[in-house]
Amino acid sequence: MPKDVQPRPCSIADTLEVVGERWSLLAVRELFHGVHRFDGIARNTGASRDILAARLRKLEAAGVIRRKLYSEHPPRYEYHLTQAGRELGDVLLALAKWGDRHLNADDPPVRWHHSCGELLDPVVVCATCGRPAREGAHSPVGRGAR
Amino acid sequence: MPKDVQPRPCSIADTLEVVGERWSLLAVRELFHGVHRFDGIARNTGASRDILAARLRKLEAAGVIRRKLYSEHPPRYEYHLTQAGRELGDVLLALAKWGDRHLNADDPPVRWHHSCGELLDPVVVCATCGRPAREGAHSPVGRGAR
DNA sequence: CCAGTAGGTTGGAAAAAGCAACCCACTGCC
DNA sequence: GGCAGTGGGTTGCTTTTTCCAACCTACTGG
Repeated sequence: MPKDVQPRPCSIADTLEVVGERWSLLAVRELFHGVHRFDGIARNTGASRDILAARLRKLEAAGVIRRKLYSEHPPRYEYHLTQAGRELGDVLLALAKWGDRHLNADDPPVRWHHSCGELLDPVVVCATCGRPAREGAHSPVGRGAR
Repeated sequence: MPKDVQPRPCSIADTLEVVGERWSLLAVRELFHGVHRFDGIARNTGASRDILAARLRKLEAAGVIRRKLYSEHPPRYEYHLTQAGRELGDVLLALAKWGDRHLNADDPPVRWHHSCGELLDPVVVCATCGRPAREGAHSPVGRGAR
């Protein structure tokens, strides 16, 4: 960081410090797909094993995932999402929807069934009024608004 | 990529190829905040100028932003979001909400007013039934589901 | 004339990523 | 018993990125 700049305080930046490195969100994606073991995550993401090991350590330290021993001698672990990790699902849904619309419009690679019986089409809405969040957002407030 | 692996086809991965590098989403964030010029984006994100220039080129090539000439001699540009870029707002809202909850629970740095009059609390819901998207999602389908 | 603003580019150093190879402790399998 | 295979890494070395400071050009204002 150049010494004279003071970046905007921002939860987006803070979140990206935790999960914004390459492979981190793809590892989380695999946990949502039910792949809980190192080799499977490595295969399905394409991450090299050393980098993946580092990312899993960092996600664990950040409280996004938890290791569970499923074999002693030799110690073997499965990786599971914490509650905080599960809440990253909203980020993944937003990323997936954008890619489905703008990069894979002809053939979305993955869709999810929703409990209502339909294929899930995730939308971000205002919890108060239920209308689309983005179009109605205006006037930022707080120490990061300037 | 190790030669024998075939990563999961996935719009999340594809989207991250476009906007997943460091600083890219923060630059987009600044455009949402109404900061459209190079120096402002550099200051508010903390990105170094060479990297920021490269990121803006890439975002432009990907159709996320558009440059607008506002001065000839010397040529000077403002950066503006395209429609595709505006749709990344949902990703930013999801990232911001996660950070507000898990990293800045005591003092969220930025909130947005919503057109309904309340402070925006963005939630991701199923477009069909209106219920939370994440909890109800199950059974992935498509060539990326395995 | 001089400082400041705007939008970069260049050079060199430091950090991160990538990949193959190795390692250890098992579990079958013949 | 021997030998391959699986799971979960770590090590060593090379290639990419990133970072930062410094520089450059073309104006504008005082």
